[in-house]
Amino acid sequence: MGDGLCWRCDSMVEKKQLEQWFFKITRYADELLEFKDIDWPERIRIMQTNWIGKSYGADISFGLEHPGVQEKEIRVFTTRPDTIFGVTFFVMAPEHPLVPALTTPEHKKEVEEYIRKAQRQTEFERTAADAEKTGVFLGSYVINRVNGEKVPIFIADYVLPQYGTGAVMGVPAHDQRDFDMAKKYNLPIRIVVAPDGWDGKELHQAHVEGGHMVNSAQFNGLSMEDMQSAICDYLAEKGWGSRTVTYRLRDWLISRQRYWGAPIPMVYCEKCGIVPVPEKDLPVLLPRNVEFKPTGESPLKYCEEWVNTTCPKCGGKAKRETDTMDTFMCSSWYFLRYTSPQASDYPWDEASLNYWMPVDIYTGGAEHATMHLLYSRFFVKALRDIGLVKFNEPFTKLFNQGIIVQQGEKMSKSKGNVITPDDYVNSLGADAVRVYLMFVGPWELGGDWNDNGIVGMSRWLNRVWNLAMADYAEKNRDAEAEKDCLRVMHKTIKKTSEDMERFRFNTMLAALMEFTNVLSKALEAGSVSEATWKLAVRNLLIMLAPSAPHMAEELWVSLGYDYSIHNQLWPAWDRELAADEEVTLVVQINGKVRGKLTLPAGINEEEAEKAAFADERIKAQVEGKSIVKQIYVPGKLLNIVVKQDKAVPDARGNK
RNA sequence: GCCGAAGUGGCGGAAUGGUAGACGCGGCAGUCUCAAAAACUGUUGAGGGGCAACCCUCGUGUCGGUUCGAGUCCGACCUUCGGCACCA
Repeated sequence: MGDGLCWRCDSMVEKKQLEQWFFKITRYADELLEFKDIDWPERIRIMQTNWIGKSYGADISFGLEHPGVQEKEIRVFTTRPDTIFGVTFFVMAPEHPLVPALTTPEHKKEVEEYIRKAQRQTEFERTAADAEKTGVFLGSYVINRVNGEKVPIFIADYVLPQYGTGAVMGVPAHDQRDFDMAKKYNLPIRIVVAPDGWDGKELHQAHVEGGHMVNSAQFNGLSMEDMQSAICDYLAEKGWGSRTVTYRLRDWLISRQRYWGAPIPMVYCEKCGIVPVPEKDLPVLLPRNVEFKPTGESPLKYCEEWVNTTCPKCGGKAKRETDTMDTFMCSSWYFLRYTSPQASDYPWDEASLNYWMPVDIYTGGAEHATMHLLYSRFFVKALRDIGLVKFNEPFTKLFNQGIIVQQGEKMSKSKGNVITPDDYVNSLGADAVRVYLMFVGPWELGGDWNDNGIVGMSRWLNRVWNLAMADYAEKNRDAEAEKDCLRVMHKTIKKTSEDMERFRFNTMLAALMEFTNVLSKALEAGSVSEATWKLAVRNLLIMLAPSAPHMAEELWVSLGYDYSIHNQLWPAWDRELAADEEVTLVVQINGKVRGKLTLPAGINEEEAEKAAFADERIKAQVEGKSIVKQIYVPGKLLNIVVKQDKAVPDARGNK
């Protein structure tokens, strides 16, 4: 974990070559870059796009003539085939299979030393962007076919074995990594794409931008862009290279050397080799009687009666695969399984699956962008291609909730900073905790955990409880209060309905609190009819039900309504009843608020203007100034733009 | 380094280009109480003026811009968080 040690026992983490199982997710790379059927946040789409990392470039062959080596070429992938004449060295990954054969005896010791060092490094050290470039010369050469030059071969750990072909052409003038490498080992730096206005001077860093070709034989003078297609055509014609596409995405390694996980259903037969477990024998279940020993291997290996089996093909002696599957396997299709909980001996029921899938709205953290969410898309596409599902994407709409962090850090078991809500659930109830988490901020932002204000939620829920359970008695019935109460109710229904759609639970709850405050006053004054009171409380509870499901149900049933509140229709709002009768007209002078007038709702511009100019404060502000312009926003705002009359001096006689 | 998100009172946060600070926490004052807790009521951005009702100035990370009007739009920058990180 980061420091190269095991997080549990602090022993060194080592790299070993293992034979393991992969899923060919790369086959779906292009389709996974396509998001047209789904409504997902841009940042997730960007993360997946970057993760897949599609690059266009060329596959170029370099000539090889080395005694004792059969291969007559090594291929590289480059996004900059235009710089082919700038190649001054050649670099292979230390793990490249041709390295031992291409190492000359006088360099052997140094090369082997370097490879050992590279293997000891953690992935983190090796891929840190600011790490110094290091490498060693193998003593051998490739031929750059375009100009026939002999180019020295190095190995360097900045070249990754699993990307492209595991070998690159070194163009120090036009790639910063190659530049650093060349500086360190005094390799020539040859400019082939000259910056516009270049004076022939040496570079202080790689020139990666455009320009025109120099030192490139018959191609001199072309623009970089023209060169890119010209050189590809040339290479293709000569049979030395072709346009190609490469992905950063690697195949999905599903093997785990752990006990907990679904066993990979494969059998190794002495005669038949690798044989899949037939469908009728699936699933392969984990054995119970295993021992956990610190061997670095799966405990399944030592469970004789489980490991030893017979070959499904020839019936001979065979051993089971002891690797288990990555847990992301299960999370990649559990939502399909959820459609058919009743199915006991098959994964899902076709009709149920087609009824429910794809998921309309899926919520989860953005941290799943390049793992769970990508794997699930891949799974569905693969299942579609073998005819098991009929849709292309698992989740039509995605909404990312934020992460509640602890003092700026993600909570994690290994850091020991996990806050569990149990204490709060015990003292204040699950509903209060739930409502608090919904209230603290926008759902998609998350935030730092603190318990400031959780008591406020509990207090509010208590008020709702008292309100609902109160014996309402009409005392001073008031037509205005009645109307106001209904207006707030309809406004609240509108607000909560809209906020629910937008996942804005914090403002939805704020609206419910305001409604509660209005009802508290009505209860105390006894100002509305009993029918109105009953309706208001009923709707309040229904609107509260998604946020505080337990309490809402309890109150619902206590008030004599039929179980369950969670099966009720969401209330509808009436536009007319929700409309304000009066509006606050803001009067601005030159954009600054100078007055607020309470006026009837349907007021027009003329009336608003008249009211504004009748106001003493406005009059004083406009006095002695000429009106340049007026902006009127119906029922909301009147902005009067004025200019000081030049002729009118102020009290001090200044102009 | 690259990509993305976010910067607003003492705190969490609210605000289709149109009243900045809804709602809640905390604080202050009060009611109740022998007292405290709980509950309830009022008040609460900063600074200034007025006996007062009120009024004025400043204020949404920084600096510019667009606009009658900017927390909101545009440009540059700073900070924090998240993701990726030698991908040829």
